[in-house]
Amino acid sequence: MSSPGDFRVTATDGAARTAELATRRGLVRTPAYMPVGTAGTVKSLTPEDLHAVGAQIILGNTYHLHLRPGDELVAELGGLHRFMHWDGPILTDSGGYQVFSLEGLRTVTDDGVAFASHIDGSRRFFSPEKVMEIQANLGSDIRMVLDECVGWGTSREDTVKALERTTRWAERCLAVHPHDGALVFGITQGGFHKDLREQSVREITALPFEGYAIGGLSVGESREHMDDILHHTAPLMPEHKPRYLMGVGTPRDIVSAVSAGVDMFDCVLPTRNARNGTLYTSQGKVNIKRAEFRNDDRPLDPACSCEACRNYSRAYLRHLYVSRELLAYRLNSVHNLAYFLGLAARCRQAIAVGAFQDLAAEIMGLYREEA
RNA sequence: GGAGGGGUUCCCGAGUGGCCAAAGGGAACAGACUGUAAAUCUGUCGUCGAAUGACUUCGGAGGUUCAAAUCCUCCCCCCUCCA
Repeated sequence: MSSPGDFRVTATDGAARTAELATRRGLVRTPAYMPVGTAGTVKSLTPEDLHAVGAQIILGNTYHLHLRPGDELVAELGGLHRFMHWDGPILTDSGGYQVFSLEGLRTVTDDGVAFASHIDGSRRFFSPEKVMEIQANLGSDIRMVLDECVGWGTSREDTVKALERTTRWAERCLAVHPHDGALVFGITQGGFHKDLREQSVREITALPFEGYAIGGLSVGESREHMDDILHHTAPLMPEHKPRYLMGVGTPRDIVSAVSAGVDMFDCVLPTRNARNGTLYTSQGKVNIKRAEFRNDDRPLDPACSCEACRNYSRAYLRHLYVSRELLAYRLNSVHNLAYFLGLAARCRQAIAVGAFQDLAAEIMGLYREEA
């Protein structure tokens, strides 16, 4: 019997490990890729589609769901799971990323973040306590503390401020956590300074969270900078707790992170790129709108068994995309998620049999030309 | 037969003497996208050239002018109305 928060490592291969994280809605096998469903939907897909491609857990977003339709409404309607008809675990991000992505629309103070809604300009104040309340209303199973995510190029001075605020906010989030069976994860920051990353890990991991995240990566830096910080930071984090790299990444980023001992990932790349025509295959990235596929009768990826690859040709997928047919978004998303979820599954399998290095080499080779 | 309107670069369409290889949109071609303000954005888009640039284009043929997609003449084609 396991209780929520239990994290059981079942095999290791170098620093890479495969494990099971218990949530109140079931186990999450790691390494786990988590599809992003910001607004209470993984865009263009139904929960049945998500199950079909092997999703274990998905994300929702505090900022976006608070604005629309409103977390109180979601609570009234029975919580996010019932509202969107997803019965697996949901992890909600705190709005910390919107501090970065909506930089021009917010003001950060020690007390919290004041946003001007990107929808109607109305002012919304997100304190650490408010963010926890919203996530409780949503009923998510893993909740993220409010953090201050700063972009590449932020001064050391501002990075320190953000780091220290993030620690204080983490304490405040824990203080109001209702202990309703949901897990709470802390988030480390520190930008691109190793000593600051060390400081942040020290401060955040001193607090009793069920998991620890690396935030503030993939915010405009080069892949080398990201890898450098990632491989410096991940080993500093507790071995017996899940490590979550937020917002990352490309297939090679994921494999690189797994090799550093990271357990969980989320990224909009597979779903966004699906809607923009870039598909991930066993042969690398494919831009399905390219003219070369106009009369290509082969499946997108013969090595893939997703609905799109089982039933349709490249020519048809190209036609759907070029014609802006709605089915393109669903089929492309189904495929890309199948690829990312399949990659995570392959990582778990490879680690279990001690063959992770081979898989890592394969993926690195496949995407070697990417920045 | 009469009156009027019109033919512009792949398409639609602006342009009525020089700032025009010609606005804008579409199509086409290529690229980007990392805790989703994204079914979004960027670039190319007459030929040659790395580029300054050179050359060929605005229904056809002539003409006026230093200079014509723009003005004149004739011709071809399309549309509307009248008989």
